[in-house]
Amino acid sequence: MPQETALLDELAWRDLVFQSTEGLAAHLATGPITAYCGFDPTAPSLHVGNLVPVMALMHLQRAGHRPIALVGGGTGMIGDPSGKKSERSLQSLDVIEENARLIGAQLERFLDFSGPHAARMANNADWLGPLGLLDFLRTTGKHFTVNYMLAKDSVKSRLDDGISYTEFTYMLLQAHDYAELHGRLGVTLQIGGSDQWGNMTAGLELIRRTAGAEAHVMTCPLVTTASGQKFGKSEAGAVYLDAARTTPYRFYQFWLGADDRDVTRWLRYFTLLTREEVTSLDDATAARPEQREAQRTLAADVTARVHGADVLRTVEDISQVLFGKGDPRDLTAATLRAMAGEVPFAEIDAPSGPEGVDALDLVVHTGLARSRGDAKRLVEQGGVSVNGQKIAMADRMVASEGWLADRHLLVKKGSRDWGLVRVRSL
RNA sequence: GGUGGGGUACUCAAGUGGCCAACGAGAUCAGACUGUAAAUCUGACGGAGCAAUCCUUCGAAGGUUCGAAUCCUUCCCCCACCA
Repeated sequence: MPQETALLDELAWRDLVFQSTEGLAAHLATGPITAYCGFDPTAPSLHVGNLVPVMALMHLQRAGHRPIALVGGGTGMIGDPSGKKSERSLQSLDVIEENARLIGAQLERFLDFSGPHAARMANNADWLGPLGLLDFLRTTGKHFTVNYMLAKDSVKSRLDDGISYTEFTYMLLQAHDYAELHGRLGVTLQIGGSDQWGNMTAGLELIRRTAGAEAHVMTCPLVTTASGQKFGKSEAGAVYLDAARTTPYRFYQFWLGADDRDVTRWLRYFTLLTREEVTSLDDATAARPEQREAQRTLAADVTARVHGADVLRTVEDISQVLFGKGDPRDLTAATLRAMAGEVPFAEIDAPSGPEGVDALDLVVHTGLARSRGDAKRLVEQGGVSVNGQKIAMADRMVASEGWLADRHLLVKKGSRDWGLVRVRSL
């Protein structure tokens, strides 16, 4: 099988292609091409949903093409209406700049910046910033009719509720980006999420008109979950790549908790495992679902890529301790201290002795409950354990002889939320 | 500018003087069952509180009333049609 067909075949098998322009296969066959994908700095961190097009770039690079990760320092100042039901408020320039820096650093971890098909980073603030309005209107703007722009979904769907001139213009900026990258770096393929199709094809239009050249676009599907929830949301909110926003432990647990029905798709989306490996994990899920081998592999693979092998080892160990069969009283002080960085941790003051500490305080201080009233409801419903023992309202004081090594207490809310408390001597 | 409709808790959505912290649904959380899965059933679900009870909310501000999400006044915002 020729290599370029192999790439598309691989992407198709992974379900990474939602839509693409005709003739993409033939174009890939012309030799190494340069492809880009843009990410607007709307948040200080990428989240797991952003990973899909990133993986597509990785596959492209592995197949011998050159990927460019573009940070939208300029477009982020405008706001993409695609997929948005209402106008967004503008973010301040320093926030955008800081976000762009953080997101750029995250993207760099996925691509290889050395060798013959080295990846590169770009920021559209570099050319959109100095671009003058009159210049823009005479060059890019002149190539688009309002009629064409109104026909785009991103605009059409907002005609009732309203869309500002600013957001209306967004697609032209993205088109401008593509044309700019086409001219500067010979980019001939843009990758993006499926909601980007309209903006991306506007770029094709511009390149055709200004350079008379052929270019392509490809969109990735929106990741869905079998149970209809929004992908990438956990109880605690979005799952971010930034360890300060989503601890590596939570990140790992997010993948480990994948629905059986989702796990095979997610393995194909988010790992580089081969077909044979994925098939064998599918078999494992069918034969021994309770072992969760596919989920374990998925979680380990993605966590290692995002947070590194050492961090993966730590969170695997912690998961083993928390969900294994072991008795919490056997945990060493060192293990507990390592855990403190990954699960919600608090230090409280309490006297040693028979009266001990109030389980309600443990739940509140670790943030597992909002207030004592909330904590009480949880305890009444049987949702709280301390050091492996279920707690009742009437019997909720934990005397100091029941504490774990080095004055720690391990709190569990529900079936999988943990917190750790260390008592300071009073 | 005119006319009509509308703004209720995380979301959708009832409620048109007291029985309203506000029907119902979804989301969320907990329990049972399980496999750290799903489905199902049960419970919780404005805030503070071990409880009594207190505090804040129905676009905003005033007012009427013993009492207002519900009535009146002004203002703000959204939608539809007309100009």
